[in-house]
Amino acid sequence: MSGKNVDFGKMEKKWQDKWEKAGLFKVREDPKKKKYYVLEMFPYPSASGLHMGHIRNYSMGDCVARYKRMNGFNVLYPMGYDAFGLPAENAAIKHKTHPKEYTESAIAGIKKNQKALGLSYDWEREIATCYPEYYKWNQWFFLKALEKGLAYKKEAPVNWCPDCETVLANEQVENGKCWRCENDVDEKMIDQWFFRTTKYADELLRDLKKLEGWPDKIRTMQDNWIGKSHGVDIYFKLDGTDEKLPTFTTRCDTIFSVTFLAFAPEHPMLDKLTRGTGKEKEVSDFVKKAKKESIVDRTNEDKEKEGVFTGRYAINPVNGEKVPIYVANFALMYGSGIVMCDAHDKRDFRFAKKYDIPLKFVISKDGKRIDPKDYDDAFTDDGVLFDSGKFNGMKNMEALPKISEWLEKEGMGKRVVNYKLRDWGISRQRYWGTPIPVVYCDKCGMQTVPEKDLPVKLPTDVKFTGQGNPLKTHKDFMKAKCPKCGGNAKRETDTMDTFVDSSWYFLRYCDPASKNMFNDKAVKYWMPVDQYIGGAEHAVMHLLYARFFTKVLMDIGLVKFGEPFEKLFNQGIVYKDGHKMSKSFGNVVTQEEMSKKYGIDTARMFLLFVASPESQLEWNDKGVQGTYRFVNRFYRLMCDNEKLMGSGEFKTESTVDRILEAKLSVAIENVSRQIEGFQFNSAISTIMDFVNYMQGYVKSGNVNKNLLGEAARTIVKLVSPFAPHVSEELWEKMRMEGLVSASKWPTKRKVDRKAIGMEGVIRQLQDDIEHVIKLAKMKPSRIGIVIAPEWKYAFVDVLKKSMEKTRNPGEIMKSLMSVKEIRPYGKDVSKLVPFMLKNPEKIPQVLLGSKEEHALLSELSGFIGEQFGCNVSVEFAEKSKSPKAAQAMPGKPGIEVF
RNA sequence: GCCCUGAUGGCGAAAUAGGCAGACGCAGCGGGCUUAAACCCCGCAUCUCUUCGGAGAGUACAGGUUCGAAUCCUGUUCAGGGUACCA
Repeated sequence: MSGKNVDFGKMEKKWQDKWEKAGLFKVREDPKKKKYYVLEMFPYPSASGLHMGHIRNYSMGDCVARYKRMNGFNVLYPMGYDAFGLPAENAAIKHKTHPKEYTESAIAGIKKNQKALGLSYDWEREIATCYPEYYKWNQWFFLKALEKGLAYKKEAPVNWCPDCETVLANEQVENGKCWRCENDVDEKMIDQWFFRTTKYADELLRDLKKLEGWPDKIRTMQDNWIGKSHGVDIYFKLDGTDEKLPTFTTRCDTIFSVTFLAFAPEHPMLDKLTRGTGKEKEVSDFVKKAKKESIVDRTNEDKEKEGVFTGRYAINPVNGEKVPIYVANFALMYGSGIVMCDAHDKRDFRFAKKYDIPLKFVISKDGKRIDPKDYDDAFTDDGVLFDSGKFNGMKNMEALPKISEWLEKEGMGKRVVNYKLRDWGISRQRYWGTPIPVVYCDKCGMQTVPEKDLPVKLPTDVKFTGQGNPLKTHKDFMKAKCPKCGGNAKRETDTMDTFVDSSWYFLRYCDPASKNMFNDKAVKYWMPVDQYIGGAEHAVMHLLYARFFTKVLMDIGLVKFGEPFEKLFNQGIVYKDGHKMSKSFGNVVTQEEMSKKYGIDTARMFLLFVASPESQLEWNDKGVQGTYRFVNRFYRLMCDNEKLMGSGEFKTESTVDRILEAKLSVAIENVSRQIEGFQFNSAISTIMDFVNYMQGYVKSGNVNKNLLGEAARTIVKLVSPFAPHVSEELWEKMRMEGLVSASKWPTKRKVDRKAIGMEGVIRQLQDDIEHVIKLAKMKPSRIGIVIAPEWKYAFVDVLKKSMEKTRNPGEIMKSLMSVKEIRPYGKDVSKLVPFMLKNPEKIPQVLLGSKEEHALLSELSGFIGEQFGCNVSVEFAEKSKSPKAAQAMPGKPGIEVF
């Protein structure tokens, strides 16, 4: 076999053209065919093009799409671009280009790469979110949401850089400083648009249970993100007034131990609270400082907790105790924004120690009184209550529901359900996004843009100074007519979060030219997405927003399903040198590099082979060699090999043929199952293993041409979802009609398990013979093999027979123990029987020391002899006359060489 | 901090459902082919000890459940993702 590597570049273009000419991947709704919608998360078009992470993602989707297509499904497999967003705007400022130009050239670059990958997309369905035909429907949806009360405006904080006079994204703030000018970033409250996701909190939570095709971890993360908790708003009274201070807690069992309250720095009541206490300045200074810290820092258990006394007190309703009110950095605007604090929480405890606030316990292990003075840290275990009025002596977790009931009955509080989930702020004070379709009239106030005037187009002739939102200085854009009075109005300059774009794009693919948001008929046929594939970094936000959109659309009556993605797969991230592969780390391995060196099939196959799809992948340049070698070897083995061209009906007669056929059946079964289960790495291992075996079989000389032909055609089909170009080339070389991509996936067939067992026996025997030859230090002229019955054989034999009669382990044990070979192994047998009963398929088909083995080896003696170039005789005997063979170890045949 | 995930040879990893740990590859070693090298082909390969028959240990660490644990449970350490304006 020649060692020359194949030029894959040529065949890639050739087959991509043929696929396109045949229109193989274009799809239409066909009610007669079963549909399958496979979708990869669409990429953000970045100028750095595609790297190995993308290729990994698309190789998976393409593999599934091709597999399903070959299995007779009508497969929708589209591609598009998430084209709005911050990086395009940053690039525009930095390189003095326009975000549109940047984005379009990035899309062109990526598309070129994707085409070169040979992905089986229906390119006629391509979309990009930055065009009015697409974003018009973001605006339309916004108006619908507004109509339904699902969109609203409220004040919310943004990061404000006073020097750049610009709102900064969280990403652009580094340690409280602006990334560009490195000046301090302020928090500024401005009016912003929100979607009322909280209205769907319960539904989003409830339907998670239905998403059985989603990884558990994603469901758990979403569950926690929504964060439903049952608790009580306890009405502390502001001392000296009748004002109620609702403090939300899930731990009302500790109500009797409260010694202070903590307000969130963001709490709207703070100004009023401190007025006239002389603490105004101290508090407002602290609030300013606290707001600058990130939430992560503020809630970090190990970081120093800080706060100041507000000068006011509150009255605990259960015991009338007067407790001081603090403002503290660890209190967040979650629930009511007021936290009741006690010695049973670590943060509270440490805070109190620091500021000399008294503490008391109400829970101990056994209900005996304990004192915080004797403790260095909070007591957070469950236990028994004391000093808690009528609840003394109860276990705290049992008392909890009773206390909340009591609080509500006495009017001291109200049981409430709380969610961590917040409404979705969609306003961005930026240019490169969907304009929010409202205007502000001096007379009539805020007015929505009428549906007929949509889309509100994003102007392209804008100037980027790096300061502020360029829309604000665009006179023509700003000038608008009030739809109500016809007078002058100003346009809203906020644009939408790009997550709005990606929340419904999967509907648009069903008919990208639709005159509506989407085509009902097409959506009815294709949706929901059967298999969604994308990075785990989108576990919560994108996936939750897309679910929210779907639910809103269902409530409006536009779709008939509540969940967009039937099955979800989260692939792991590709790393290199300890970082995520990305341009900013300078560790990108590009597609061009790979395909130039190895060809695109190798690149695709390697990315699927090298790690399990869900685990993160540490890039290593060396590993790809192995896959490259395999693709070459595979190609050469199949190519122009007359032995593999048998096209007639095959008959398997000899044992070696039986084994090859059985291995082929196993390969079909395994590869199919592994693709369905997203175990692409194992599927490729299976293929490699089989090809290795096949190569050995071809070399052994004595081949069954028709069987080999069948095996070759089958394995080319199995390889085609992974390495489509090479497979097409081989399909043609094998003189097969049509395209392998359009062929039918091999059908599963019954596996000859016994033949599989034989293979193991043969391999073991060959090893053993080699060992003996080595020991004997001679070239044998004859090999004698002696098989002695062994207890395990007897065990299986008797077990099989008695299992036909009974399933009772006791009875089976009895018949086993009556056999003298088995009796000494009673302990092992008693363990094995229940296992074998539970897993009958695991009972060995061929066991060393069995009559089957004897028969098999007799049959194969010629074949084995050929391997060693001498005669082989096989004998089955209780005790061999040959002294050497008599020494045979249990479970191993005795071998003699002459 | 909180939520989620992961940790298996020199390396990437595999192991349906708790049942022979290390399949399939990389790097390495030995041999063949070759004037030579590359390519290719055939072997060997978890570690430690060994009288070369084999014996013992072993899936991040410490425990537990089980006849049996990489797999289930508890705790610890380390690493990664998300944390609401990166997408």
